[in-house]
Amino acid sequence: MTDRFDADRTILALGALAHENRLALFRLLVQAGADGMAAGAIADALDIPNSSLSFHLAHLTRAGLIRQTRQSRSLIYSADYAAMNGLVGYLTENCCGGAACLPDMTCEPVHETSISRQRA
Amino acid sequence: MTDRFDADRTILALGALAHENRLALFRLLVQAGADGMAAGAIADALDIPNSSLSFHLAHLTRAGLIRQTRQSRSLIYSADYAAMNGLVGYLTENCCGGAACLPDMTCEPVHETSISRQRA
DNA sequence: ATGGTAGTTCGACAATACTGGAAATATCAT
DNA sequence: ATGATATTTCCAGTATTGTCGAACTACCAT
Repeated sequence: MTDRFDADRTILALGALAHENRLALFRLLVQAGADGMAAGAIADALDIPNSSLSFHLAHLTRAGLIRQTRQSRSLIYSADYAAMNGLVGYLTENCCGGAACLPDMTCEPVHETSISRQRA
Repeated sequence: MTDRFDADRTILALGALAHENRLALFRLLVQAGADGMAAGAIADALDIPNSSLSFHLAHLTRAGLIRQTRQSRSLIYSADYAAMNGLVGYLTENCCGGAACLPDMTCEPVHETSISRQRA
C-alpha cells in the first residue's frame, strides 16, 4: 500500500516540492482532502497564470504526488497521501542509528463534507 | 529548539535534498550520527570529485541541513537533526484535516562510539 | 454545427544549477 | 620557511528549469 520509495523517486518528489508555487499547490491539495480541487479553482486560489499552473500540475503528477480525474469539463486534482507518507518514510529511515523512531505514520485524506466546510 | 520552518526555508531544504549526490550525502551523514564525517571521507564514500562535493556540501549547509566544524586539517560535516525534524514537521502539518497525525517526531543523533562501530 | 468554457501544449527566452579541472587557501609537521 | 595534506573557490561550459502568451484540444450546451 505505502508504495516503496527508492532514491530516484524520492529525488523526483523532493524536486517537485522544492518550488514556491508547487509547495503551496501541494499543501493546498493536502488541505482540500479527498475531494481535491479543479485546476481553475487552484489557479484562482494561488493566482498563477493558466499555462504556468498546468506546468506545475504536470510536474507534481509526474512525481506521483498528486492525481488527476476528470469531472465534466473540469480536471480535478487531489493529493496522493500514500506518496507523502512514502516520502517522509524515506527521509526518516535510518535517522536514529537504525532505531525506528517514527511509528509508521500514515496520513489519510479527509472528505470535504466531513469537516463542516468552512471555506468560502 | 525545533526551529520553526516556514515555506521559504522548506523550499530551500527540499531543493537541497532533491539531488542524487546531495540526498546520498545527507543520508550518509544522518547515519554517521553526531560524530559526522570529514569531507575527504565523504568524497571517498560517494566517489564524487572534490570540487563537486564541496559545491554540494555548501548547498546543504546553506539550507541549514548540515553543519561544519573544523578538526585540525579536516572539516567535519554532520547532519542537523533539528532541521530534518522541522522539515518533516512542515510537510505533515495539516495533513489529516487539521488533526495532528504525527506524534511530534524528534529524531536524535547517535554517537559512533555508542553503536559498536561496524563501519570499515 | 456553433460557440463558449476548461485546460493543455508549444515555443522562445531568461535564469539557475551542475560539473570538474586548475588555482588558491588553511592547517600541520619538520 | 618548506612541503604535504585537506578542502575550497574560481571559471567556463553545458544542461535543466521556470515563465507566460498564443495556439490548440476536449468537453458540453443548444
